[in-house]
Formats: sequence, C-alpha cells, structure tokens
Amino acid sequence: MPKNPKIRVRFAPSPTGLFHVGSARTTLFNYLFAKKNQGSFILRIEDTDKERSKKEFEKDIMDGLEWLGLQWDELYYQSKRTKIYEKYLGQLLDSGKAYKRNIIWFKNPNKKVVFNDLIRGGIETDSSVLGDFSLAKDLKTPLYNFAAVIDDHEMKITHVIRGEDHISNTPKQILIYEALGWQPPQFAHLPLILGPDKSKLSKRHGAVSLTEYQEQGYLSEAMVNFMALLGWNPGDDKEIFSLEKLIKEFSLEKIQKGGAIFNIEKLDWFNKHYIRQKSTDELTTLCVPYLVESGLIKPVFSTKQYPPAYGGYVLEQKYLIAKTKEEISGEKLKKIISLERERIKSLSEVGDLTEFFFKEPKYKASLLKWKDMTKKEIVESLDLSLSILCDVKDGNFKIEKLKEILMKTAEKFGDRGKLLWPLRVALSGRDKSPGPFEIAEILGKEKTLKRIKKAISTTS
RNA sequence: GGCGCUAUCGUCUAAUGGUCAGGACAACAGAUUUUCAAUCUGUCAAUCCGGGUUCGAUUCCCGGUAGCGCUACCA
Repeated sequence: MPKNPKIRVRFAPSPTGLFHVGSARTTLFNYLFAKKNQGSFILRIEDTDKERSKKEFEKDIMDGLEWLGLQWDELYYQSKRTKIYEKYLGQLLDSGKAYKRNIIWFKNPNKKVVFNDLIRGGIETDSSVLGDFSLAKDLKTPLYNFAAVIDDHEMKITHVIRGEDHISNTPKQILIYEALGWQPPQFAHLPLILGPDKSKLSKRHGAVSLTEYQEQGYLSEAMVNFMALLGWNPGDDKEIFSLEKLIKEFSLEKIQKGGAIFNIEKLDWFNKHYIRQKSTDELTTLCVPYLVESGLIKPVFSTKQYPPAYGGYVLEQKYLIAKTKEEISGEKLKKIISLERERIKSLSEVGDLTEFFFKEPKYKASLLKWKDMTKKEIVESLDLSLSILCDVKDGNFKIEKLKEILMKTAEKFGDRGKLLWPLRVALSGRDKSPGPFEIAEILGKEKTLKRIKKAISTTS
C-alpha cells in the first residue's frame, strides 16, 4: 500500500427509481470530499437487479448530476462486469468460504467485526447474529453486498461514503474483504435526510426526486447549498456557499451524526436568494419555459433569409402573447421578470404571478375599493386616473414620468391609496401586485386606458 | 423481537469542563409602502431524564427513555 494513496470515492446508485434528494446529497458529499482532496469521483451504476433497473432512471440520475454540476471522473456498470464477479465467486467457493444451497452463500466465521467510522467512531458488531448471508443468485448474478465489495476493491476506492442505512451492511462487507484477503476501505456513514415525522424521507412525504424540485423551479445553486447544510456546517455562521466554496471548506469531521429534517422553508429561502442573484437576462431565460408552460406566451420560429455571405438562413425565435397573438419583445419580457424577481420563491410561480400582463384580469368589483371608499368615490378616482393618463403622450408612458404626475395628484387626496389602489387593481386585478406605474409602463397606454375604463364600467 | 445508530430553540445548527447557550429559517410585533414582496428593528424559543466524576457539566462516564435505521434470492 502506498503511503498516501490517491483519494478515490464513488457514488453507486441503482437505477431503480428517480434520483432521490437523499442520494443527491450523498453524491454531493462524495464529490466534495474527492475534490477537496484532489481525488477522483467515480460513478458506478449498480444495475445487477435486471428486473428493476431501467435506462430511464439511469438517465434521470445522470441528468441530475449534470444539473447539480457534479461531474464524475470515471463511469462503470456492474452489468458489464459479470466476469470479474464470477472469478471471485469461484475463488470463494474453491476455498470453502462460500457454498451453494440454491444460491451462493457466504459462510459466516462468526466473529466480532470492528470498524472505525469516520463520522461516528468505532462500531462493533458480533457477526454471529447475521448468520450466513447471500452473495449471489448464481455465478453470473451477484447480489449487492458481494458486488459492492469486489468493485470497491477493484476500483481502488479509498473511502466509502454512504447513507447511515448501510451501517448494518458494513460488517458483512468487511467479512467478505477479509475472506478475500483484502484491506477494506475507510467508511463514513452519513446521517439520513428525514421527513417532518422524522422517518427516512420518502414519497409519502411529498416530492423526493431531484427532478421534481428542478421542475418546480428550484435553482441548482439553491439545491446544492441547501443539501450541503443539511448535516454539515462550516463551523461558523456562513450559510451561503457556491459549489466551489463548499469544496474549499468541506471536511468530513464537520458532518453531523443525527438525521436532519428536510425543511422546505429553508430551501425556499436559499432559492429566493439565488433568484435575486441572477442577472435579468439569465432569470428571464430561466422563466420563459414556465411562461410557455402556463400558456401565457407561445414560441414561434421563423427562418430569416440573409445573403449567403452572412450565413444564408437563420432560425429566429420570437414569442407571442398567447391570448392576443401579439408579439412580445425580449425587452418587455425582461421588464416583467425583473419586476417580479423579489416575489418569486420558485420559478414555477412565475406564470401565476405575471398572468395579468398577458391577459385582461378578472376580478370582483369590490376589490377596487380602498378602505371605506364608496362606489362613487371609486369611480371618481378611476376617472381621474383615466383623464391624467389620457394626456400622457405615448413616448412618456414610462415609470418615472407616470409616477411623477400620478403621485402629485395622489398627494392631494391625503391618503394616496384612494388614487393608487383602485388604479393598481384595475390594471392587475389583484390585491397583491407590483405598483401601478410599473404595470402601466409595461402594458402601454392603450391597454392601460382600456383596463381603467373597464374598471369604471364594472363599478358603475 | 434482535442488532446498530442518534439525541441543543418548531427546523437546520454553533459552542465549551466555567458563555447572558450564539447564528440562520420559520413565527410574531413594529418601521417603511397604495397592496404584496423586499428592506430595517425588535420579540418569542433549546441543552431528553436519572445517577456519577468534578469546585463547576450541555460537554466526560454509566443507566434509562425516546426516535430512527437494518433485519431480502433489492440496493
């Protein structure tokens, strides 16, 4: 054994389901540990269960890793390594350390097995309580505990970092290492991610696959940051960590022993934080698919012809407002997104939040009422807004200008809400929204006036 | 049941043989705002229980208790 063997860790999922956030966090910790120590991070697909393993799940796992930014250095499939397992199975059988009785069993030497867990310290088990255990269904069909040992050894894995639910497999695996005359790797068992009832996070608690969180509009940065702090901390009060910073600060010693409840509110907080960090361009690009999905806008493709010297044809993409079929410019989309940026918890909310920019809102007439205004006062207020805005030239329909002139009038009411609330509701149809000036600019003069008139007619 | 692991605010956690047991999220209140959001200020809130060791334990030891995990010809 070299004195300082290069650190090698692995993430070994079985592709029998969507990529679970618990697995994702295990992967993250493996990756961080590897990168922190200039080691290798190996992805090993444990697809020995032919019935349950599916290519689609394998793809889901790989897509998830890519999304999180956890690039693997080497990739293996257990299904392609049967010859290797067969060889060692033969060896164990020949030496009498395994035997067949329908399937291949490991002959338990019944002894005390002790190992030093890097997170928990010494763990001792009396292996006689385990009995003989299964290694393989036959020479060509290895089972988990056996295949994992062979691969970890063959792949020169130095540290096995996995979930706490594997603690009870460890003594079995150590016995196999010993039977083969091999040195076991170091083990580190991570605390589990728990649901609100403190049991292992599972489907009955809600979304558990990484893909679901991605679809709901959680940012990869938020997910990474959140998962890292679930069971690990840097030892000080810092909470915001990019993947790079995590690599720098990570250490196994700072990992918690007890399980951690998956706290969606904290995730939301991280997500809000990272959403606010995004440039308007990036955020708009991220949000557009959600607007399309909500049926608010529609992408259209057209080919534009250029002289051959300029490349001939170019595919152009534009967006139409679904309801009116008007084209909406990228600039306008960006304005809408940046207006809602502070309000978005996850990207999937963007459709609901911005709906009124793309179609006339429906709302109860009573919503137009500010405090104890009478119908007459509401109509007067809206009439006033209407006449002020009528006089604004198209070119002046900008936030600053609108704010300047409307505020002047609003002040005269003493209570600004008497002018601004009915106006804002007329434009947005909502009790909560950005301000009327911002909305008016994006809507433009024509639509703004139309909505005010409609509000007046529904009130009177 | 057996074996194993774990135990600090509601949640994620910090700390140490001596601290007013710290921070963050959430909650609540106030300021600000036409509303919401954001922002700022503040409030509430924890060492599972019982023994020991010690001048002193949340921390070390023992015993309970509770929770969780595993207990497959799944991984």
